[in-house]
Amino acid sequence: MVVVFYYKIIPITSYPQPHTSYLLSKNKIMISFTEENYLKIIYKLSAETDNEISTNAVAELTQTKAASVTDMLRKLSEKQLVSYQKYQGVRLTKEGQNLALKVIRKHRLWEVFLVDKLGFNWDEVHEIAEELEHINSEELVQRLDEFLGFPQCDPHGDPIPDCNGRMPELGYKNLSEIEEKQTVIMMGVSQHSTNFLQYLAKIGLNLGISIEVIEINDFDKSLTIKIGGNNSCFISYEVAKNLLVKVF
Amino acid sequence: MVVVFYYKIIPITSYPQPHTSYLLSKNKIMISFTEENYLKIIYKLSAETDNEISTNAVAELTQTKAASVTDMLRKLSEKQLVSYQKYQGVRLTKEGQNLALKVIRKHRLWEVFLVDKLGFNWDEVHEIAEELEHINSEELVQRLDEFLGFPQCDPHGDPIPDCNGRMPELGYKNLSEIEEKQTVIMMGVSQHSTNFLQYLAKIGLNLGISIEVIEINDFDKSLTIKIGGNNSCFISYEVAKNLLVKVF
DNA sequence: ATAAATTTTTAGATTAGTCTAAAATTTATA
DNA sequence: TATAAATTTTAGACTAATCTAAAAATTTAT
Repeated sequence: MVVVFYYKIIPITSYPQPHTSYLLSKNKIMISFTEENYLKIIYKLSAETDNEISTNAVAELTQTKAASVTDMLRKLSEKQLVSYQKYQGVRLTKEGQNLALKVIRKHRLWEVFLVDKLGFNWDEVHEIAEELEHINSEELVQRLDEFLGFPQCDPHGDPIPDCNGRMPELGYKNLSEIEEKQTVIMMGVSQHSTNFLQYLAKIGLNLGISIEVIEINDFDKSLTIKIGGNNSCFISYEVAKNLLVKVF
Repeated sequence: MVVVFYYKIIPITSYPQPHTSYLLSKNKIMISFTEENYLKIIYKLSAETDNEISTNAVAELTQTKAASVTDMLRKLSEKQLVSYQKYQGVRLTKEGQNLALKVIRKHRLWEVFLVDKLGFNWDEVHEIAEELEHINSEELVQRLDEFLGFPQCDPHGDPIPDCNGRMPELGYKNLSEIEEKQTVIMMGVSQHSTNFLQYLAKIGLNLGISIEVIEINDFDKSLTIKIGGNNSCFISYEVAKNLLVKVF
């Protein structure tokens, strides 16, 4: 609960936790914005490996120092949101994973809102969604989801978990896996840097456009593609690897 | 700037300020959620008087202790957002007032969004808007305003400051000032407790409905009114004082 | 198998925002 | 106008989240 003003008087910050959210099943544990961010980052790192996540990996993504991460991991461990043993890395518990998925769900729903309803470009919405994802109201999320027409994925093609934390199976492939002469539909990206998104905009690679793989270069796996049936274009393997496409 | 994740790597919390916002004209001062709340509360108290606002008054609305308020006032004073001399109360500076108005603008716009677009009732939106009001993006506020059709007032009839902090002059009166036999339109409330709003809902006093003042009781100033041309209803002076109406 | 390098943790410090209890100031009252 | 009451401030403490520097543990390399 944050804040005060007007109708109902609530502490400005619910000392000692300044910005909180969430009730966990039984224990009514509050978790802070910062804790939510750690959970989200551990979730993301876990998606890429089956091993425990290292302190340094978390520190890099959170842009904090390893010492700070250690402190936080101990705290999250006490709250049973992660399983952690010192020097052995960290892993989300079921409960921690649920919370991470709720944050990701909110992030992606708000991104859809910003693009579909407010007309932002897909490369402009991430930072705002980083703030909106911490707004704490189950009712709000449900109504937003409905208002947006229960979207399956965000403007970058990332799947949106449903209210039970289930990720829809979208079955997208990377463009790098597609064979010569095949035509596919551009559905998203697996790398979200503003640079990359702006490069895609420049060469006309918009969401929903068709891509025909004209030729694959044996030497460096780079591709010649035709975008939207019109202009041909040359892209590197590195780029192709980060494009999500739908095959018919 | 809050947070991290995905596209762009930013410190989880921009230590030492956990949740911040706003650039001031020259100095690039960051202000925290908490500071925004203090400004908002001082603004609200200032609207009711021309005198300096007392430490205790602020403490009551923020639900903190006077000692905490004193600390915060000194801090806001250093940032030149309030003028404050100890034992003499506090007053917003022009800059402090601008910031307060920005927060109020966001609060009220989000309330419109929640009611008009997501279908919430007017008695359900305050707490959520308390969180949303701190989301920090000028661009977002402008687009939201446009998306909502540049509303003049929020679901409770409170005027929404424009992007320059100007409050629209709505010219509403309190129902208690209306004379017998006159018919007016219900436009809002000046008291926002959930209790009060739910009472209004129960007797059918919805926004936009017509109210005819049938009779005013000399003794206690209570009124008999006709709501929406149908059912007659008896309300106290206390209630009438808190209803905002439009006269033709 | 041991030494070196790397990673992680601990120890001690800092800031924002809060608290309580005591001291200082202002306001009200007799 | 002197004193009592109320208000406000100061002093000292606490928590969450971070930091740096040093110590400990693990991993890698010789």
